Amino acid sequence: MSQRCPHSVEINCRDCRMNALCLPIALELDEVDRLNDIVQRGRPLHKDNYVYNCGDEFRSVYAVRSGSIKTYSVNDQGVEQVTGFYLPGEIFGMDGIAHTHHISSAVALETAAICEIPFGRMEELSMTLPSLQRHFFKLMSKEITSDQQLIALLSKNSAEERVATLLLSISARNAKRSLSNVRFRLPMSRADIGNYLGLTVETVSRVFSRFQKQNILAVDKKEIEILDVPGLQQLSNT
Amino acid sequence: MSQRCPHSVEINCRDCRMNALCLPIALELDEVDRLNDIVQRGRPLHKDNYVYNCGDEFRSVYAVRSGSIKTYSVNDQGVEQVTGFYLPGEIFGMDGIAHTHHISSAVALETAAICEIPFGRMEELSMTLPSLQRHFFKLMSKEITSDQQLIALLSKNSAEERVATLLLSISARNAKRSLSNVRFRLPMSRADIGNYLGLTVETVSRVFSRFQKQNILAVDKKEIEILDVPGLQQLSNT
DNA sequence: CGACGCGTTGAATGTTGTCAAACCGAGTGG
DNA sequence: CCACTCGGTTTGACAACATTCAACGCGTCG
Repeated sequence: MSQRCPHSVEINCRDCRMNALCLPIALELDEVDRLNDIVQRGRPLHKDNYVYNCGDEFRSVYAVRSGSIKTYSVNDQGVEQVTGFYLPGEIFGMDGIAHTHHISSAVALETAAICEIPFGRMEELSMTLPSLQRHFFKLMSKEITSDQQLIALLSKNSAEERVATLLLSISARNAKRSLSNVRFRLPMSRADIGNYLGLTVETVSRVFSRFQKQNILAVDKKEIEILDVPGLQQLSNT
Repeated sequence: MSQRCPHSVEINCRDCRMNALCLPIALELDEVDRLNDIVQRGRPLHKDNYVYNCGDEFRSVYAVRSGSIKTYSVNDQGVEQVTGFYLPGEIFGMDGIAHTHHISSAVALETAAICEIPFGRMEELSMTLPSLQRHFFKLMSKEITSDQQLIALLSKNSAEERVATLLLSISARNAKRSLSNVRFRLPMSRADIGNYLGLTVETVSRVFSRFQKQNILAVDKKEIEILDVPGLQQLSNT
């Protein structure tokens, strides 16, 4: 009964296989049910479908149940900046809280199921659930620290170090979800990786090629196998 | 009575000249008093004094009352990354919320007065003051968006664009505090600027020199005069 | 006075970006 | 079935921008 297609709408927070990573992690069972009551689950999104678009009214933050999401913003000159990749169990959309409208866009990199958490109702619930309030403060703080780590990466590290660090990040996040930390499929394109890491597609491609020559990686399109984890950690230099 | 030295300890939120920028902005007068009751004001810090150090137990977030603060983190290799400059009325230290200990350091760039806001008490107060809870969520969200703007800057912009953008940011923040937006003193060193912007000291220095040759800026050590605001905006390219 | 921190400038080097071409697989239509 | 296009990726040659290394100026402080 609780084992369904991961994209299924008919899952609640209590049964969701991501509940050890997602918002419920900080809550008691009865509190999870109260959270579950406000969560909205739409039908799965297909690749390139938007969760929200820059300029949309801000109403909710979102959790990834399955698939993966890319967020990006566009500056005045129309230049896009990918600001994050989100995997199952991760929360996104918190940059909209300070504004009445979204200032970034979120799009599915592949078929994805998303939980929508209406922010106003989450705030109300927080007033009576201290652990939810605290957890949400922590979530936002984590977003800040991960952004600051990306700032340090862009500011101080070479192309190889940036790519190695991203691969290790995805690897670690897969491990948290009980997936392989050495074999996985990158849901995003080379262009997305380059945009996120402040590199051109060509540079990203060259780095992948070099890592293959050094027997650090085996790359087949988007399928990645990390052949030498310590080597990659050394290259990441962080 | 309320007009004292800006570094003075004996100021409350209601009278503080930064209350139109700082936390009180979202609160009613009686709510400001309740906030004021939990705020702790220590004696002024001198240049290079720490507000908190990486590894310290996390207890509070902080507001700048006067002077300026630099935050930075240090990675495993001991490389420092300046993550922000904070001016009067601005809040810092929110990256510690997700952790029990601070993962960055905050240091005074010049003589500075700081308000300490014990986070646990702020959380409690938030449970009864919806506007405070909401405002704090917004503050953290703003920190996220400003970090993401920095990410975009580092990822996509040239040295000249980065320096121009920083100058315009400080200019705009000075204007909010009713100071000149064209003449001001940079509280941080060239090294700090370079570190923050992902550039070497030499590059920062060269950019300042070029801007002077182009009659965009007049620079005398840390004193800056923006001679051509539209020109600088053009150069910032954001 | 000399040492030191900080900032500026110059010359050489190097990593990454730019431009161009080619490849590959998937999908389409003749 | 094959030729075709198209998006995404790879590779090469070259150029550009920022870094590195070095020297020097300037003000402060012991």
